[in-house]
Amino acid sequence: MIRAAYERMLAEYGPQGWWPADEPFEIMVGALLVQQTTWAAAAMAVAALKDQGLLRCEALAAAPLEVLQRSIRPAGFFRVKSRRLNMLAQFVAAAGGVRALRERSTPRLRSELLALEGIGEETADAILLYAFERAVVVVDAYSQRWYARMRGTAAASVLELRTRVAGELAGVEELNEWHALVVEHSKRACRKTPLCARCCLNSDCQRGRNAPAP
DNA sequence: CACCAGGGTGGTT
DNA sequence: AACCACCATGGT
Repeated sequence: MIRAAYERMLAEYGPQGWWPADEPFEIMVGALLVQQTTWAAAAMAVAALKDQGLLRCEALAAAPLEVLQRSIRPAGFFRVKSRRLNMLAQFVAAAGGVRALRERSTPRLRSELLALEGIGEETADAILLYAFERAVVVVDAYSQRWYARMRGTAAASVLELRTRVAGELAGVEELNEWHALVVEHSKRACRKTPLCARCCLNSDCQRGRNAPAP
């Protein structure tokens, strides 16, 4: 069921090619900045940081909050995000850089990321998947609605959805595309009506893509 | 004008 | 465990 919908989204939208960045640390920074904002806004903030030479963890860790805030303002929440970026960079620098982090086990890395302020489950898993290429299922609010609508039931728990996805999709490549495709699909689907004509890609759904909206 | 975007945190019931 | 206000800018 999940795999069928995945294949359909892939056929319809094409490979998304996440994450758009030059290096892992840039992905970590972007993952924090994109929280509760658009990628377009986050990308501007990332580019501004890059222009200032702040995409190296030592530089970012030492940068004054005011400098960071000026760069990341378009991404919103610039006061909290500047502090959190600073701490994230301090963590990476203290660990000996991304190269050293890459040696860590996925469970350890995950718990260390979760211990940082401003990094919850979704951001931690996104970093693990996209920056460290670990086969992790990234569950967000979109995918929970996506799954609920597909089955026509109430929202599933994060754990259940994670288990389901892991049972039907495998490997970094597919899990990478799955999360990206769900986000892309959600941009096109109507959020206001629980089941409109474009919310469900499952062929079994009574209100399929070509059905009239309720 | 209202609503929301590739969330997280802290507080209240 | 489920809800809430808050964080803040920019686009529709």
